[in-house]
Amino acid sequence: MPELPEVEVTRRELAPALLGRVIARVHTSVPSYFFLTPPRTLARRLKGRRADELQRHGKYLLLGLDSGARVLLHLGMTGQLFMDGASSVRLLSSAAAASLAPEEQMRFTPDAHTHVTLAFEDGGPRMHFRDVRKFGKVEWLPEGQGSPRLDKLGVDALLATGEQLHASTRKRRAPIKSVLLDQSVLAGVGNIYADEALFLAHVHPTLVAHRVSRARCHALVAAVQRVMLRSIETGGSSISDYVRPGGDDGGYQDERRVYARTGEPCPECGAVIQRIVVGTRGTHFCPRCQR
DNA sequence: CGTTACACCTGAGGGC
DNA sequence: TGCCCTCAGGTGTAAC
Repeated sequence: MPELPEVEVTRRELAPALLGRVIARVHTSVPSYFFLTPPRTLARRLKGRRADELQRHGKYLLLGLDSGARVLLHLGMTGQLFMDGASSVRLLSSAAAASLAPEEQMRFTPDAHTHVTLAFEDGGPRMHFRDVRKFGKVEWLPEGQGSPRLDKLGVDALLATGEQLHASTRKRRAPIKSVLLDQSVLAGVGNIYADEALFLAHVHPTLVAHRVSRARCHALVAAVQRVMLRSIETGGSSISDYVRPGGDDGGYQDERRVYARTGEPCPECGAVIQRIVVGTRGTHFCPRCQR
């Protein structure tokens, strides 16, 4: 699920709930390829560390610790990072939830899909990382060590320029949509925002990348940034699994123009939104607006 | 090097 | 109700 906007909303909401706190206990699920660092090793190294910063690169989060080590986090398709009390936010009015003392707030009960739970020395709300499909990732990065995964990333989509996209597309004959999804070109673009940006820029998803003009590349990057900034404002897209760290749903799913709207009328021209497959990904577009 | 196909894993929803 | 199929917001790898 989560693309750049959902990861950024997660970062912004998780940081104030996490930073400055010292980890007292770590609970994990069993080993799986979700754990790039084995769970017991991860738990041992995290214990006693203070969370000092939370950064984002593309769809990755990096939790910086007082020792200088970092934890790499990726939400995959169904990852959820949230704090204790999150379910009460859904069930109670925010006023009622705010009036509860910390020890009265509902505590989440970790299930088989909860792979990491951090408890803190202050006894306050714990942090949970759930991921049903386990496409997400957790990795311990020792002090001073980089990560091949991070090194492969291109410029963050929010910081990219049209010139950079234009340069990256010159030798590519793949569909422009596939290049937008390539994390070594624009880090953070996923299936929803690729479809939405192509629609806003009026570019057909299967257009061969090196045939996209400089002006179209500029329009595409502007469209990517416009939809992502608006999505961040509304809390991201909650289509099936994504929840914010406080337990609320995002709001951008209500503003989608084409993604998962097959058969519905185009919001600009009324033509029927089509679904095709581009590079194995479901792709939604308006056959009249995007040529 | 670029491109494509597929594997990884679980669950929801549709058709019969 | 049950079974079988397709689909899902991502990414790493192998093979051409």
